[in-house]
Amino acid sequence: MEDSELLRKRKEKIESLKSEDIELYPNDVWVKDTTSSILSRFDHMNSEALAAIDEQFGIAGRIMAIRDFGKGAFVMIQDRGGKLQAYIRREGVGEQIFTLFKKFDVGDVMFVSGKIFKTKTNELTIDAKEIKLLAKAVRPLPEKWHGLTDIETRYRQRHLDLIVNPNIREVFYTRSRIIQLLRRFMEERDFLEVETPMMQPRAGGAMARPFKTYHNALGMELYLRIAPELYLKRLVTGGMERVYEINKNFRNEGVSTFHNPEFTMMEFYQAYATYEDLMALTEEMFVFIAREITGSLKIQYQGTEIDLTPPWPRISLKEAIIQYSSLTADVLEDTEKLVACARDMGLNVKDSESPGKIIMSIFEKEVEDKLIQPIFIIHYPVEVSPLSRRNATHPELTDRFELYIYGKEIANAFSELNDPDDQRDRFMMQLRDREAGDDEAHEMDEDYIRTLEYGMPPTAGEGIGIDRLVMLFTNSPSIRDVILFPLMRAKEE
RNA sequence: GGGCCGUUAGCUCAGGCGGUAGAGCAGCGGACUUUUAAUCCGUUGGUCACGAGUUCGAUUCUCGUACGGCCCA
Repeated sequence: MEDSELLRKRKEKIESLKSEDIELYPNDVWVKDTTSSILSRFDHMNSEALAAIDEQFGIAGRIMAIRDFGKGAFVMIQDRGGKLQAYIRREGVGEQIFTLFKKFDVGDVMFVSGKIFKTKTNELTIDAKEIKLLAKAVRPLPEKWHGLTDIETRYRQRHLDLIVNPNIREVFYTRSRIIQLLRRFMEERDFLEVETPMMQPRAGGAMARPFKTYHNALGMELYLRIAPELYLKRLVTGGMERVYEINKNFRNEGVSTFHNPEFTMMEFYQAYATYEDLMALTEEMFVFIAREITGSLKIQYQGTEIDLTPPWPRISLKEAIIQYSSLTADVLEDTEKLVACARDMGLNVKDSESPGKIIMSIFEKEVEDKLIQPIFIIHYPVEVSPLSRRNATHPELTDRFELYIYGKEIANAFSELNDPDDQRDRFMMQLRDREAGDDEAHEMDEDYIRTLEYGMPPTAGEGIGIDRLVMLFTNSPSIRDVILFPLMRAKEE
């Protein structure tokens, strides 16, 4: 594409700087201070106190604004911690440097050092003695007042979003802190962080369509993982009794405000624990994060107050349906009535569909959205839980829970199935579903069954969707607001 | 995959019942040594997403395509 006039002018300016032997991209700079460190130390002081400080401060960052007065100018410098103003005067930096400064633009990266003072309007400012151009911007920044609001440009050119929308940066700082807190929480409980394969010969551990890829040298088809589950349980079998992994999963499905094809999960496994232990652990974890991030157990999400104060209710899937939909208990126990009801609701139910799957569909359609406050839904049907341990008194159900907040699944956990024979039966059941056309059904994994045949300790495991967790704690309406580079269609330039 | 909406200057947005488009900011020129979206004077900048159709004439109307957003499955 042809350059805009603006871009042409900027390039002409750059050529003229080059012809004067001005280095546009030097790297010999020593930055001693940050805007935030200077502000936190001195912002509370008055002019007299500041006048007594005989110290030079040096910051580097991007020029966000220039207010030019001819023989002096105020320049707003933004670095990783915030913004600080510098006052650049002809008398301060000298005639020659000042002339050079006149060719600086908003968007350039520069260095400033000098003493600090407060202006008439009481703003802490560096009185520039030395300045240096560190990186010349060829392209202009988006507008200073409205910033960048075009959603597509924000995601495709995230650097611009981060430069001009400080609240976006805040979201990702919070994301990083949440992940740090999770690591601390797990470490304090003696969990070991591990990494398991992203590329797997069979995509197991969840019910989802995988992405396929190919290894040339081995001549082998591989799948991007949909979950680390089966590998983590191999580790538990191997004696790593408490393990966790925070990493990406990839699921070949649509994109929405709550789904990105690659997303971050924390999965963890604890030997000699049950799903009930994990419910307690999950409550503790959320309380810990809430206290550290917001200082309160009540958080605001999209105008709704979410109260994280434990204990959170624990109700079975069937109870939830009875409570939140028009269905009654007798319908849930009668397959014929169940099919009729589901069809009345507009659900596409095949004649061969198992009751457990139908119940699950009804739950998703009628109940999920209504689960605003934190709640554990427990006892999922065995047909939709191929890796979960059967409930001792109701073998058609499993010792499994999902945590719902604001109508969304945030965590999924269960006591692990460690009986290899039952596991084989479950895989066979999934194979039948697959043959009946369900391409999200779990695959047979003989190697995993063999692992179980060595004896896996009784274990409970859980997966927590980190992106959704971060959405909750940053009050973000879309998953794309908490993923730095969400998946976008390729666009020709 | 379906429905609805959007795409106009570098950015944020107006506008047009069909006759080649405006503002603010940014830019450029000028004034100004304590500004806070600095101010004041002057000024440049457009394939109106892309392609086709209707028309004497389309940025505007129609259809299609691309990309994005929201809702639904």
